[in-house]
Amino acid sequence: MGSVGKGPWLDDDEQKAWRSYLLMRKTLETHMERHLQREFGLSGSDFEILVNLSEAETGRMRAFELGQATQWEKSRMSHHLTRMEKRGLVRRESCDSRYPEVAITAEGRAAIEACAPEHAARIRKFFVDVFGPERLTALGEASDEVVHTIRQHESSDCPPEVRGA
Amino acid sequence: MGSVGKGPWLDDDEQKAWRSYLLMRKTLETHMERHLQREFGLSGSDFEILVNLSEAETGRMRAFELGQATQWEKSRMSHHLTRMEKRGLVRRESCDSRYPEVAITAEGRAAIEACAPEHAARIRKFFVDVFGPERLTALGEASDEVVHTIRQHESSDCPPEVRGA
DNA sequence: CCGATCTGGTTGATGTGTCAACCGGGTCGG
DNA sequence: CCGACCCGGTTGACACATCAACCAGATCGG
Repeated sequence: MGSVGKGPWLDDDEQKAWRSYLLMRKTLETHMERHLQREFGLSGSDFEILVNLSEAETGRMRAFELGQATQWEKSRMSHHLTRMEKRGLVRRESCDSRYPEVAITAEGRAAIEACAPEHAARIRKFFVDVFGPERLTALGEASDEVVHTIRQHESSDCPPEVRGA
Repeated sequence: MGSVGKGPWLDDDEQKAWRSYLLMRKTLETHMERHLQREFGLSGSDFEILVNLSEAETGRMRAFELGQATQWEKSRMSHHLTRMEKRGLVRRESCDSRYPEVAITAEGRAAIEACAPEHAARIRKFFVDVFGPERLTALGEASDEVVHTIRQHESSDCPPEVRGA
């Protein structure tokens, strides 16, 4: 309807861009996830964990670090590590009593090394190359700004908690 | 490692942009979804369905049309409509024998009208305004291209199916 | 020393998504 | 007319994510 700041509404162009973005997001995610699953039996979540572990010098990290890296809820992490452990991709090791570390297994490393090249090739083909360098850079920057804006917003009325008293 | 087209690998800039995108995607989605859920008791999925129904002239659509609009799997649609029906947001109506239509209820319409303005305002604040008009347009275009590229790829080796016999 | 609170982590219940199998009516080739 | 299959839709089993509750060690005020 109106144009500038008046109502909250998006004008047609804005709406169109937003919906295009939503569609890309879904299409890309579905495509990538299905590829990983069908060809290699890994979910996107599995992949995310394995990437992080395999990039660590030691092949082991605390669950907490993984949480920071992936931005997952701690309970999601715990549940998923349990499932991955059951499948032999990962191992929980209680090194210093509490705070167990999680280590990638040989099997886990084999799995990710098997799928990483094809996965990267797909990112290139369907995302990097389609955007091209300029738009890709612009997107990266804008993405960082969006994340920053949201974090700023959330830290400004969430952490105080209900300190209304 | 290598740079141009050789291996499938992404160079540092590309990797950085990709990861920024992934982080934005997750941050934005989480933020929007939580807002809807906490303030209005609607999931992102609920919202998507209700938007589509409320935009239809008649307030009713075939499940199939909803599927096209949302790009959901048919089983997901069926399950979710069942859940929404149970909550009174939506109603399945068998008009002409088979192929029942789904209609938005008064309650459903009230729900979406209640949350739409704030939802739109958030999209504006955290996405549209942060990108700004030029980058937003560029993203919209690139998104369409990505979707097109993926669809092209999928229609070129999927529909034939296992017609090997 | 004792309790309060914080923090990293686990657990169980529940809601949601996905896959594969199935159903019922059309349509088409024989 | 009959079977094959195509298609929109449903179902059930299972994988997964989220939430709230809980646990154990640490830290700190009294």
